[in-house]
Amino acid sequence: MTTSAVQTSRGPVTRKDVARYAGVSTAVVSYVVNGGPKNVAPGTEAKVREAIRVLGYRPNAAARALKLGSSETIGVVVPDNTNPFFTQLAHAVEDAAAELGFGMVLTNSDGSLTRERKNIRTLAARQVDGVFLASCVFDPDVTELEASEIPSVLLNNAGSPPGINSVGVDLEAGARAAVEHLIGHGHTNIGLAIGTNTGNQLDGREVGWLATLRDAGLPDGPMLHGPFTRPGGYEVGKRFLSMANRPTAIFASNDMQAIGILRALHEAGVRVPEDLALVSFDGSLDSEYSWPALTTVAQPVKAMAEAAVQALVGKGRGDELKHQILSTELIIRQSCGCK
Amino acid sequence: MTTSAVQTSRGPVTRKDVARYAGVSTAVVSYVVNGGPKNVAPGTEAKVREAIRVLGYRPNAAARALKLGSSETIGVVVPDNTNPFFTQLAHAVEDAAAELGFGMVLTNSDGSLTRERKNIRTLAARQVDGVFLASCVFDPDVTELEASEIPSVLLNNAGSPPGINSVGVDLEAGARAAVEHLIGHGHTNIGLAIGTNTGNQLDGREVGWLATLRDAGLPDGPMLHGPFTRPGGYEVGKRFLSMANRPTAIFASNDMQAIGILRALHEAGVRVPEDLALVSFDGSLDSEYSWPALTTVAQPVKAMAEAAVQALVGKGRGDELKHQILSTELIIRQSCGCK
DNA sequence: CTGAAAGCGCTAACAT
DNA sequence: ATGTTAGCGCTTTCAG
Repeated sequence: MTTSAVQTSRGPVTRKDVARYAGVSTAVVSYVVNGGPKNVAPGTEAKVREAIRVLGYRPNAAARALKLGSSETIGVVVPDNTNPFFTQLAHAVEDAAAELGFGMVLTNSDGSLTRERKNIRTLAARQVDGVFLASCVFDPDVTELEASEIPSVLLNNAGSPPGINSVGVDLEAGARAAVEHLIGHGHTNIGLAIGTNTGNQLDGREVGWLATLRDAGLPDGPMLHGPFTRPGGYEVGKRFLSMANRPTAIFASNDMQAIGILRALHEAGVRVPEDLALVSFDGSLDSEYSWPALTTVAQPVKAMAEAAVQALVGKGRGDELKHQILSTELIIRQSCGCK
Repeated sequence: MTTSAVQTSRGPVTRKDVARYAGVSTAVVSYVVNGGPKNVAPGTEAKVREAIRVLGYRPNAAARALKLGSSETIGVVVPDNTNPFFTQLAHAVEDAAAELGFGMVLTNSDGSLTRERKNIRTLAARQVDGVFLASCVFDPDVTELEASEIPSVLLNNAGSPPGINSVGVDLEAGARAAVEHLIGHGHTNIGLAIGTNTGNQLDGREVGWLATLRDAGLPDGPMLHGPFTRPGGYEVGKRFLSMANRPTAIFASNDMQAIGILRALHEAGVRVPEDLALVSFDGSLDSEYSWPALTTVAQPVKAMAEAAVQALVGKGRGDELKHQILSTELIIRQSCGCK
């Protein structure tokens, strides 16, 4: 029994080993591995491939990144990956990036601006080719990003922040659709559950909610602030319930809050939608499996991810800044009173 | 007004630029940045730090990784990041890794073995210092990992797979706790909802469920297979409902299935826990906000992540293989009939 | 305490 | 079609 010449033993296999084994130069190995920039004779290519297979060669991405100045990776910063909306967004980004041969590294800032900045710095050091920032706040500190000189896009932002690409959703229109639907069910006292992290900018959902109410000649409903989380929604829900002028319908500005509100309602024995109707925002998977299933304003997660990836590493990149606003879609389920 | 000598313009700032600006050698810059391996005079250090600040220097992680043969990163492969259990696990890994100065890159295999393998390969190329594999299957193809020669640990695995570290949870004991609790509520016909992806190995939850029933002198309950997802649970739930000998309690082997089952139950007007009790497995956040809240066997996500990170890059690494089995905790809420 | 320099693995321009 | 080689930015040994 002949021992094969393979030396799996001594450290990792480099391109040099492959070259030696195949009896060619290192350049040829590169050409084969990268499919260019030069052509290689079929016979030679076969030899190289065989060597790669036998030796178990794996290109070293760090070396490649160093040489190329690009890691073929994009970084993503989300405030909270416990929120299925961001999870799904990240997943969509991963897919869209993979399509173009890019990897993704995902970081969480857990709602902390400090962490957000730190994550951006770490990503920059990692030579990512771009970063997507879904910030905790509406007007994030973009200076860190600008300083890093790496292309970036603000995800989940509907403004037109200066100096940076953005893709977001028409929050105001989405809110209008939700509130109009509720009005269509005959509600006249419609509350709003909204986030605490609005920064200086006004949340489009608040604007849309209020405008729709006024356009319909209805009084402003009660508005409550809370974190965009299940517990946050739970607290908000209890506070709505204890109001003297309790609303008969609530527009929750994200699914997590809505799910928290639902819990508060269930615990109090308030029936949804009979006693109190609910429409939420995001269209995450969770909204489909709550009880009752949530009527929700769905964000086009896939389209957002694709637009962002295109803006960063697609063909049109490097052009002037783009601010893309995508539209939402009202998904009718049971929590609003339909069916 | 003097223009500063800073040249933010021409490409990224390298360590050489910093050295020149500070009037020292590149080695000294390294010493300062890395806090070693040599000491630097305080005055010199100050100059270097100033240069770094002024120039906006950021170390190039790719170069560092190339030189060191380590990217100070660990890779994680999960089957489905839509499942909050994995999301939370990944988050815990991110935290535990950050603690030791490691970054994390998360990849999804979407339940596909092919993707799983591809992800492992990609991670290996990225020079990650270790990979955590939460596989889609119980006995994953570890050859890919072994071939890559990068240290790895199987997460979420309760066996003692040869040639690889593992950390998992005592599924059987967890299942026993769940089923015993149900028996304590007087149930005698207890069904099991379990996954489809058990591979060759028997799922400990099935073993525990069956053993507990038999130990109590109860007949084997009905068992149904379905994907570990909400829709999977929904289907399973409908099938349970249509059974001639419908169980009065179900042990669902993960939270997602339980949530799907809950939907099926609600739609059919079956009350939980009055008409049918439910206990699930995982203890993810979602289980707390379903209606009713799920009594669930919680996995110690944080401890698992820490154990895994320690096994990979902690001080004891490189020692012989470790197979760690952690224990679960039954969290009592409402779906079982308590309170 | 500081500096010079080798070399990590890879790519691609330039030679043959 | 294939080979040679410089150099990406960094770390660290070895010399001063």
